[in-house]
Amino acid sequence: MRTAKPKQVDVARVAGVSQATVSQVLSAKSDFSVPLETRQRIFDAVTQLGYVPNELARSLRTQRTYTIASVIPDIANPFYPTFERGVQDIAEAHNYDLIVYNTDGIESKERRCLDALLRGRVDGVIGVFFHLTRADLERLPERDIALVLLDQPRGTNSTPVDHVFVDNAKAASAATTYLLELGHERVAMLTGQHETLSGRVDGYRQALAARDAGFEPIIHEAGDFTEACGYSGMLELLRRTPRPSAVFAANDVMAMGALVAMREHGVKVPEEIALIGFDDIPAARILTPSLTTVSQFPQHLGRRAAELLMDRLESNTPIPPRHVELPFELIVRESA
Amino acid sequence: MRTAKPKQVDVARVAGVSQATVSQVLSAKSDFSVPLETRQRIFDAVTQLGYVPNELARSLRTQRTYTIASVIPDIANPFYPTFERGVQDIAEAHNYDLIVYNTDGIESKERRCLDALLRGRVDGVIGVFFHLTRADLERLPERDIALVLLDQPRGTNSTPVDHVFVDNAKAASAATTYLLELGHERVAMLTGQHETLSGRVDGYRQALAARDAGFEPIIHEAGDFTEACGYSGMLELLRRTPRPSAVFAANDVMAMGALVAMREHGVKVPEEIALIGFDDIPAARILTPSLTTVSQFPQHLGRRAAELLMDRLESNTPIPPRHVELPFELIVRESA
DNA sequence: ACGAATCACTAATACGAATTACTTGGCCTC
DNA sequence: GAGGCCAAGTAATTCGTATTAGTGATTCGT
Repeated sequence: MRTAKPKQVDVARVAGVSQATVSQVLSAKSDFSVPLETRQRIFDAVTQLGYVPNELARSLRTQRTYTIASVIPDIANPFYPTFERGVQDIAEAHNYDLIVYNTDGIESKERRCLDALLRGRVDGVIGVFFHLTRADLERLPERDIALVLLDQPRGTNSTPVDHVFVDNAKAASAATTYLLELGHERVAMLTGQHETLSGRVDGYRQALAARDAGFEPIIHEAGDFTEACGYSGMLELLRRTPRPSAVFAANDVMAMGALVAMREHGVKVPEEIALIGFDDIPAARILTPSLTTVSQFPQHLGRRAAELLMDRLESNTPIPPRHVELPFELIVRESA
Repeated sequence: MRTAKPKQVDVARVAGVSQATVSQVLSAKSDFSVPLETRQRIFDAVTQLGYVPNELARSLRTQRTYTIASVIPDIANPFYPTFERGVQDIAEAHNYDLIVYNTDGIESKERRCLDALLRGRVDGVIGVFFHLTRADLERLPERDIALVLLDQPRGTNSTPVDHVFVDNAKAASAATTYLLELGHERVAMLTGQHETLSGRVDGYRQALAARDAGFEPIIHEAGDFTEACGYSGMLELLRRTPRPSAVFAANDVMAMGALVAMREHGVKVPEEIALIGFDDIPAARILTPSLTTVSQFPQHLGRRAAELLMDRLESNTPIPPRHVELPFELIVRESA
C-alpha cells in the first residue's frame, strides 16, 4: 500500500527531480521553463502516488487561504439561507471556500467569532454584527482581512470596510405608507426588543409623521423577532381597543406568527386587519393569505457582498471603502 | 503604531524569553514549569503587542485544523438550514469551525468538493453525496479525515465511515399506510427524477403491496424535487382520470407546489385530494391547510451526525464504523 | 572562439507555531 | 563534596509548500 500522505518531496523522488521543481510545475506559474518530458514525469509521479497538495502549508507560505467567512445571526432564520447561497455562488466561482458562523445576535458569540477570524484562517469576512463596535471590527482590516458589512454605513470611515445594504428606513416607510394609502387609520408596528432592526421602526415613524397620520405610533415590542414573539405580540395587539386596522411586522417570521394568532382568533386578513411583513422569505408566497412584504432580494445581496469582497481580495492595489445601496421592493400579495 | 502582525518571536523578545517558552505558556499544556512571574511577563507582552496566534501555522504543525465540513445539496432547501444548525451547535461546543459546501446534487460539484476536502483543511466531513462511490469517499478516511454520511449504509464496510440516517422506506411506508387507512383508494406518489430519494418511492410501493391496495402504484416523476416540479407534477396528476384521491409527495417542497396547483384549480385539500409531504420543513406547519408530513427531526439529525464526528476526532483509539438509525414521526395536520 | 544569453533545474530559506532534547544553575542528601 | 534532582528555561528541528538566488551546461551572436 502506498504511503498515506505523499508530499512534494516524495513526488520529486519518484520523478527524479527536486522538490522545488515539483512545486514549480504543479503551481503552474509557468514563468519557469520545464520541458514537457520532465513535466510528464512529474504528473505521472503525482498520479502514481496519489499526491494531493496540502493547503495548510501552501496557505502558510503564500498568506492566502482562499477561504472567506460569513457571519450571520442564524442560518435557520429563513432570510439567510438564500443570502448564503448568493455568497456561496460567487465565492465558489472564484474558488473560495466558505466558513459560516451563527452568532444568534449575541454579543459573546460575535466576540468569539471575531477572535476566530483574526487567527488568519480566512482572507475575508462578510458579516452582520449587532454588538461589535467599529473599533472591534477594524482589527480585521488592520490584519489584512477584508471586510464587507451588511449594514448601513454610519459616519464616514477611513478604514477599508465595504458596506452593502438596503435602506431599511426607506423600505419600512414605503410599506407603512402603502398601508396608510389603503386608508388604514391605525397602523401598528410589531417588532422585537433590541435595536437590531431599528431602521425599520424609524421608517415606520417617519411615514406616519410625513403623512400626518393623525394617530400616535403604536409600537409593540415582543422579544427577539421570532415567530413565537410575533404570535404573542399579535395577541397583545388584538387585546387593544381600538384594535389596529393594519399591522406592519418587522420581519416575515414575526408576520407568520401574527398570522397564526389572527387565524386562531378568527380575525380575517386582510379584511379586518391587514398585515405586511419584511424580507420576502420563501414561505411568504405560499401562506394563506399570501403575505404582502418588502423584498431585499437576499440572494442578490449575498452575491453583491461577495463580489465586493472578491474585488478586494483580488485587487493588488488598495481599494477605498465602498457603500453599495441595493434596491428593495414592496411585494403586494393578499395580506394587505 | 504597533507592527501589523506580531508573532510569538515578537512576544518572546518583549517578554525577554525564547519563542519556545511563549509557545509553552500560551498553549497551556502545563507540563512545563514556568513561574508565575514569567507567565505574567508573557501575557503582558501579548496584550501589549496585540498578539493573535496564527491558526495556519499551528494546524500545519499539529495536524489538527479544528474545522469540519458539511456537504449538502443546497442550503436554500428548507430542510438543510435546521440540519446545519444542529451541526453548528455541536461543532461550536467543541470549538470547531464549519465549512459548508453546496453541491446542488451535481456530480461535478461533489467531485470538486471531495478534492477540496482532501487538501487537508478539515479534520472531518459530514456529508450527503448522491454520486460519489464508496471508493471515492474512502479516500477521506485513508487520509485521516473522519467521515459521517447522512445515508443508509449499503453493504458492510470495513473503513471507518459512520452513517446517520432515517429509514426513508419505512417512513414513506408509514405515510402511505396512513393514507390507505384513511380509506383512500388511489394514492399517488409525486417524486422527482433521479434515484436520490428512491427509498421513499420504495416505501410507497411496499406499503401498497403489503396492504394489497388493489390499484397499481401511480408514480409521477417530475424534475428535480423543487416546488416548481411539485406544481407541474400535480397539474399532470390532476389531468388523470380517475384522479388520485391522495398524493404523497417525496418532500415538503414539492408538496407545497402541489398545494398551490390544487388551490389554483379549486381542488379542496384534504376533502377532494389529501396530501402528505416529507421533511416537516418549518413552513409546513403554517401552510393552509397545514401540511401532514413526516418529520426527520433535522436538527437532531445534525446534532447526532456532528456528535459522531466529534467522537471520532477526539478519540485517540480507532473507532469501528457506527450506523445510527434515527426515528421519524408522522405529523398529522390538516392536509391529510 | 569568447562572452552573453538561455535553459533546466536545485539549494536554501521562509512562513509561524509546536515539540523534543538538551543546558544551566541551584539545592538537597548522604 | 560528589552525586542526583529539580526548576526554568533554550536551541534546534519539524510540519509541507513557495520562492529567491544561483549553478552548470548548452546555444547563440559576431
